[in-house]
Amino acid sequence: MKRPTIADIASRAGVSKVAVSYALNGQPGVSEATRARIVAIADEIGWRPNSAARALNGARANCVGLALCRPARILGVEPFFMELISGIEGVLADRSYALLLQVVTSHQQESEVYRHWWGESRIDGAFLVDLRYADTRVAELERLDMPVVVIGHSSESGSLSAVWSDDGEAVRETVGYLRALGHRRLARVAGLPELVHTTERDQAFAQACEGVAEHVIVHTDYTGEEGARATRRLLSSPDRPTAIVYDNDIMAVAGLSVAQEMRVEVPRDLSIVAWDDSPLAQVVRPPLTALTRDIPSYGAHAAQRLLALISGESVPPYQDQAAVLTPRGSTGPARP
Amino acid sequence: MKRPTIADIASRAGVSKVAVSYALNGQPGVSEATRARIVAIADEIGWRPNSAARALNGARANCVGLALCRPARILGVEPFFMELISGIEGVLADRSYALLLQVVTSHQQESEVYRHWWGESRIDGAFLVDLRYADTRVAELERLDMPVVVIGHSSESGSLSAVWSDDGEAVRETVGYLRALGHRRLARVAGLPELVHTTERDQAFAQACEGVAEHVIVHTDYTGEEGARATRRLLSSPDRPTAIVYDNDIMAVAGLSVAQEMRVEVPRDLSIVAWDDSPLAQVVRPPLTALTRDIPSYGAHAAQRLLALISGESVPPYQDQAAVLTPRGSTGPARP
DNA sequence: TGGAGAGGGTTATCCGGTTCAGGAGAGGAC
DNA sequence: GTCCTCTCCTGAACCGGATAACCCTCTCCA
Repeated sequence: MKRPTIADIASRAGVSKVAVSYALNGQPGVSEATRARIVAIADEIGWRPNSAARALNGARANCVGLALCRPARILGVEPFFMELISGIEGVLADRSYALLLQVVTSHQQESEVYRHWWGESRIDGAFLVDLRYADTRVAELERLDMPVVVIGHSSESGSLSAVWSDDGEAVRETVGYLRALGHRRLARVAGLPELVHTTERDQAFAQACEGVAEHVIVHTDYTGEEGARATRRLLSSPDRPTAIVYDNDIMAVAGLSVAQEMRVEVPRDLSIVAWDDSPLAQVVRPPLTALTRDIPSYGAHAAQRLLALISGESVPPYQDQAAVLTPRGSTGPARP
Repeated sequence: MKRPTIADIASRAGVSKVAVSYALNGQPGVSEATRARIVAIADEIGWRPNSAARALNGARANCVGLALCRPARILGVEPFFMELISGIEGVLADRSYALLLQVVTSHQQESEVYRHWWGESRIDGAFLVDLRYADTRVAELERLDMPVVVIGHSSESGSLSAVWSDDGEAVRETVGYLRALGHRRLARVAGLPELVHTTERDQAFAQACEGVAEHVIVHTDYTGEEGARATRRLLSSPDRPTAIVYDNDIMAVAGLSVAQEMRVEVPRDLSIVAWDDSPLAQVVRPPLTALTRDIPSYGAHAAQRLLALISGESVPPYQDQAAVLTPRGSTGPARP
């Protein structure tokens, strides 16, 4: 039993394929009576448009792509991407757009996947995440002439539209807060140094500490293991920091454990701040002071802009809200 | 600048479209010299097959679907799905299959999404997750006659292929382990009662405790909040349990915090076991004894079977490895 | 020398829609 | 009665490939 086509409907209704096409697409060219009859028949036999046939006539794919270049295991651990995706999905679902997802292992493969999808008319546009400096993917995507929204700083997105947030502002707020608590030796356990936002935060951190506090920055791969190792090293140094700012909650939680292991009491001897809030950050003891941002809505904004791009509108770079500091039990006054 | 088609290649090479089609698909009917020339031209102008045109001729979509019916926020918190997806992706990527993902808000919408995707030839098959008793989606998908792999117990998957793991076995191992440690009052903080695997675990738990230990089961929605609330209630009861088994790591971590808040020392006064291991479970103090399973490989097995189904093979239900107990610091002997 | 067979192409047609250029018939204005 | 316009509908072409069927040329062998 094969799937019904408009030809089937046409023969049942005793009209031509064209009349059926017009009727089902709400176009003028058929009387209301005929249209109603055709729609009724289509409903009855369960007709659905064949997207392939439509696409062949240059229609939209109603689908956007996202290739993620991260070790698969990290995805399960870091809630960021899943939250981002859920935000994106929220917007797409409203417009009946689907998300085509593929996990890849290299940037080159990522560019390739996008080329394929676009070349095969599978997607109408795509997101680019984990922006790096001198990112080769930007040039490749520009060449494709495909609608793309970069989720990352607009200074590195070339001619592609960007949705980004001012991480510098959040860093300054955090450093200001810690200074007000009397902290004068700060550390930052950062993520991958090649990512644009890492460097941005690094610079803002260094600048905010300039002249008012000693500071040190350690780079990691975002895993709890490296977060723990970095913490251990920092806390063993002779002039150990009195406050540490972590680039994600996983590392912050790991750092907290290390501190407790080393009998460094939080927040009495050490204050801890996590970038990205999560139920997890709230659930450990003491609950973590965190830089809260609404990741799903970040994704939603990116999705809205991508859909706008696809419908031909021009989209200026959009600066999303900066993360805001949510003080909790893991931060307190520095001991004199 | 429009996308090149085989007609463009044909005119450049001075042959017919058909010759190009044969050449590019590795079919006989063209000389090796011509084939090489055609392939070179295709490469040079960056030709990619238009998937719509191929689909119109009954070709595969090279894509499988997954509709997730969960509040978007949960997805970010629960690593299970992201790990499952990463495992699925691993297999799909090898065969150049993509994953079409959509988050929906109801089961009805979920069935609808599958109907659309299938009706529009966007997918060659799909996964069904979060299986429930008397699940209406099973009947709907059976009616579609689409290749489907159910990730859940085969007893409830009707005529659809299932990939599942024996949770009962893991429950029995856990209860046995706790009994050996001297625990005689056990509690289980379970997930959504309407899910098949929840009931399966419930029954195994009750049965394993039968006659050898008192037991109580509380159902939650998997969130840390409900896990904390359940723990508070359990620990306040006059004959409080000496060991609690949680249905995910989020709730276990929340439960651990509550215990510490209530001055119930873990593992001296209370042993805690988490279903599903994660960096998180290892990072809290004490690290959580957990039921470890390889979720990515679970997803990979499901994906392999779906691809087999799609290529027309028949796929018997597949029972994946049961979770195994990984003892850590959160469990210890019961106090006499 | 005629004919079979293989190699290397070609032409025609189809997939399921969309779109364009008409055409038949009704109704109105002059 | 003629001409024009408007409504409603149709045939044909097209999108980019796949496929069936056929055709020409060359080789080889009886």
